[in-house]
Amino acid sequence: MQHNLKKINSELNPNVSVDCVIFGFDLEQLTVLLIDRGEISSAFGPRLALPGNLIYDNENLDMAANRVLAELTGLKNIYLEQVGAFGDPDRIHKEADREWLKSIRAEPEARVITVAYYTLVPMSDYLPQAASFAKNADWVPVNLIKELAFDHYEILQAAKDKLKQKIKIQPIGFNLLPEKFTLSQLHRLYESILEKPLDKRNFRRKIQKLDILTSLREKQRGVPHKPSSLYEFNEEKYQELTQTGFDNFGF
Amino acid sequence: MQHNLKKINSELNPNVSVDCVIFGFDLEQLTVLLIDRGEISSAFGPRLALPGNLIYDNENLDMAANRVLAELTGLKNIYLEQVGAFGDPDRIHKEADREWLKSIRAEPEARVITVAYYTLVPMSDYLPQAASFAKNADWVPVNLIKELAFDHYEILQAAKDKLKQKIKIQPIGFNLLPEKFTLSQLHRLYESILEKPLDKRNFRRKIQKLDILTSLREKQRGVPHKPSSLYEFNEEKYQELTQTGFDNFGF
DNA sequence: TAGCTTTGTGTCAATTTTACACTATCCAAA
DNA sequence: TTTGGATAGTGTAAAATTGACACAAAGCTA
Repeated sequence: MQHNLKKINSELNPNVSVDCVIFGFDLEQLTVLLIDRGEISSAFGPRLALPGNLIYDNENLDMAANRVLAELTGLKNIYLEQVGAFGDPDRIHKEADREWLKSIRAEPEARVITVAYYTLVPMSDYLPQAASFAKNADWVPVNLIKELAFDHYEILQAAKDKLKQKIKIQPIGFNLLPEKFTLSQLHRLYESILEKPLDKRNFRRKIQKLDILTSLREKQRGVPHKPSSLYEFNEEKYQELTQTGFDNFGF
Repeated sequence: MQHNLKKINSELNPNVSVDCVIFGFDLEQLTVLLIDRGEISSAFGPRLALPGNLIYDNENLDMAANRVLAELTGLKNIYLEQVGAFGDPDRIHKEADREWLKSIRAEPEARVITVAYYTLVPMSDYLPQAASFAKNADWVPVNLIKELAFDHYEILQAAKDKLKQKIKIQPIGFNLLPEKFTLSQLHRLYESILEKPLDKRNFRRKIQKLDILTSLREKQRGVPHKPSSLYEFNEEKYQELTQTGFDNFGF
């Protein structure tokens, strides 16, 4: 058993890890998928962390990110984009982090640099299922996050910045919404990502001009106000658009 | 001696390296700073490589990139921006690369992931001085580069892409030019980075509107055509601009 | 002095951006 | 059933930006 553990760990590269910033949107605000490290770390500091772990020696980084994400949260087959590498030698030296690492790693003191990834998923499609050393896995509104394990807070900020940039170049926001959505929801989404208000009429005009939304003959039901009509995202047109290239998107 | 070597190498992290993509501009085309690995590798493949090497265990990534760059080329105190991490397990397994690694590394077969950085410098201000395992260090026009060591060609392409993006958001191109330059030179620079022609009048209009150029009362001398007037880059206004933020730059 | 080369300049039409306010529709509570 | 509260949905005009386009001026050389 001890032997077995060692064998597995010997295939892990003790110096390189991956972390995943998975963004969701609860139709009100931007959220991110975090794992709970449990009580060991809570005595000293934050329990919450980005899902992440060491890579295997024979595994490329993208595959590692996908594997780790699946192992810790159950989310599978997700396209992840790189945020960058984070490698401060002190990034694992906070007390809560050291205690926790002792409980899960063969070489808890090893220098680790981590490669961060991010992506956007429709929350409703993915119900996180914690496993491995994650005691729990859940969506947390980005605005409520004040501290995280290691340098994960910093990584989260970097991922947010990437997202802000990206959404000005590509209409990726749709990845965050359920299949049917309203223009107001999309509007709110853009405002949460960009962290600034956008004029309603101008927003709608600009989005509609992209011609990637299909208006459904269907309206919201049961809302205590004028019901909004529902739209679908038109993947075909979107693909077409990415081919043609669009320089001119953004707010 | 053997012992000594081992001691130094034991501080190196065998699994993580940094590579630097240093862009220059020879007033005609975009260039990049490469090192020559010498004859050992040339029997099997390309001699040229990006300057790069393993990091020390107690060193953060940015510092490592600066140190390695200085050690191999003599360039010091340069602000580097991250391109990303490259970690294909096979990235060091081409024959020419393996032979070469055997001659410079204690653990030539170790899995290495590399973190790439890039920046722009005025070529005239930095005369590369090869040292360490670099037999030579010199500027090479980007267009002439067909293959490089390891996955460096791929890294170069990624850096070019970052540069293309970045120059649409910030007027960083000035970093590549000598203190005094002409608008035509700037124009040519933008065309080489973006790899597409830009209308002369529209380009000049757009640049001038930024109001970060100081027109010098001075003209080119000795050119066999109408001499162009010289400009200086106005750092103060540039700083002011980055504060205010400019969404609206790009071609 | 004729010819070659590169600089430097303006306008117009089309498109895009920005700012801005009121009616329509649904639910709930009185 | 009426009223109030909430959000959806819609148009326009002025200003700014973009894109396309051609020719005279200035220096060097032969």
